[in-house]
Amino acid sequence: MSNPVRVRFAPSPTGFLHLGGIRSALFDYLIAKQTGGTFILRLEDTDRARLVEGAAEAISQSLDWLGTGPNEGIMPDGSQKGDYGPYIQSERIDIYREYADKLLSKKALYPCWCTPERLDNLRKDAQKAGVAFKYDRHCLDNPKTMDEPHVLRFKIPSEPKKVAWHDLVKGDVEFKTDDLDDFVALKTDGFPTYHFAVVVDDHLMKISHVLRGDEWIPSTPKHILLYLAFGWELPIFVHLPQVLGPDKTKLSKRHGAKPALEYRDEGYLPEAVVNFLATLGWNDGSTQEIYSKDELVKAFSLDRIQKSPAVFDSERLAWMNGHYIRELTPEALLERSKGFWPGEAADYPDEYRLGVLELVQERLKSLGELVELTDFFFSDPKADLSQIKGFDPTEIRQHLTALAKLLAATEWSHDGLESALRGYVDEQGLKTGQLFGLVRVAITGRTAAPGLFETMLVLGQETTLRRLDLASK
RNA sequence: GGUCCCAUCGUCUAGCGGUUAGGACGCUGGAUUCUCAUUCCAGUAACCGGGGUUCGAUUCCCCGUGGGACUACCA
Repeated sequence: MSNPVRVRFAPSPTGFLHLGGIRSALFDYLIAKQTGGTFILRLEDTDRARLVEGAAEAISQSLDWLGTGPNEGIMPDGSQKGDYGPYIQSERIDIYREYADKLLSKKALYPCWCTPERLDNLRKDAQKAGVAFKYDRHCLDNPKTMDEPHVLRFKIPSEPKKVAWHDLVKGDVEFKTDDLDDFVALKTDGFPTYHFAVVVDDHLMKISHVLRGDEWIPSTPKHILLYLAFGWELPIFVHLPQVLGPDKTKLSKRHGAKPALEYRDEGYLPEAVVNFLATLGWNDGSTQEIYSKDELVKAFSLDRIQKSPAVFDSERLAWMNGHYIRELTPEALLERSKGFWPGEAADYPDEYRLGVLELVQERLKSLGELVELTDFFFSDPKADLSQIKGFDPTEIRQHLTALAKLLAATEWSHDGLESALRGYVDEQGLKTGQLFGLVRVAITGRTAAPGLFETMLVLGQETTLRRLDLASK
């Protein structure tokens, strides 16, 4: 694929974007970037009843966070860029009206005054009869006056008998025109439906490839018929397989799907999310698992997108995020970790935090775990010594007191600490793991923590001795 | 119910007529080790079923079965 594509991501601002939506946008971004093409962000806000305040901003922010934003249409700052705007559908109603009139005069569209009640009854009848609902064209034969509120329906033509297209991922798909319903193109309120707006916009904006979820396959024949009615050239359709939740149904809010920005707030790295999403439903045929964004731009191809749906595996995302965290230099990690530290960390210098990071970096699966993993570096823990096995309380106190004395006179270096502690173990005839475990709980408050000597070095002599002392009381 | 889409380990996937069906996540075991984690080894586990086509089907075709989507004056 070398011709520059023009693709678009066209969410409706009715809520947050989850990872499934983000993946569609990512595919848009990748193919546009690869071909030197254009990635347009358009807002489909024709359903004014479902608009959600701030949703548009959240969508832009999500893409911006991942560094996979558009280069035309709605830009991150909310401005619009490009020659085919406006890119917000509610600002284009005159355009839709104009094109609807064209079809109206061609009799491809016809007015309908039917009430919701009548339509409901029709549907029930169809349900009862076990057939697909199709509008009965009552208003075509019984017209009222155009002054009365009405919608404009698309008259499904009797020819062609079949509507077929070659989908770039699904292959040949075919529908019988007979099964299609005279769908509404223009609503009573003058706004277009999705079907009408998407066709008009995609054509006017010179979209070459329509990437969208495969839940749109059933409405694609309607769109094609609309293109035909206008006499317009068809874009290439690329229907993306669904991203499924753990329950194997379409990823949705009410099935554990989180807003994309929540992953940011939990400390997922954009490069991990991008890598994970790109390889969910796409692969280049190799066994490569880790891809930088540049590698993805080079390797990506629409024809290797999977036909079958993919279950979103958060374990895999977590693994990948951990991988990317480990790949960061400590300095870069420090930079990225802003806002994820325990509150008390604010009182400590970068130098100190860098030391802490070096110890926990390989343990982090997300930056959000920083608080849990590092709080004892910034405030004295409550050491519950009852969890120590193999010592009775008196012994514990004796050991801690002796160690405090010993370490007060120890050179504060890795080797110094090691020889002091190991020497103590030998001298007392103890087991290494046993004694180290005791000290670990005393100074970190937990049984699982970074290496003992490394931890003590970061903590410093004063703090270490204080905690030993505290624990022995 | 109708229409359409899909079908390889639990999950993400490789495979494009002949392979010991490969990799990754997860899980299990081991090595390293002061715990945890990292790292490195090893193991576990799959072609939905039935018919064709073919010398030969995971692969091509058909039929089932299963899952999913759509079926609004929502997108």
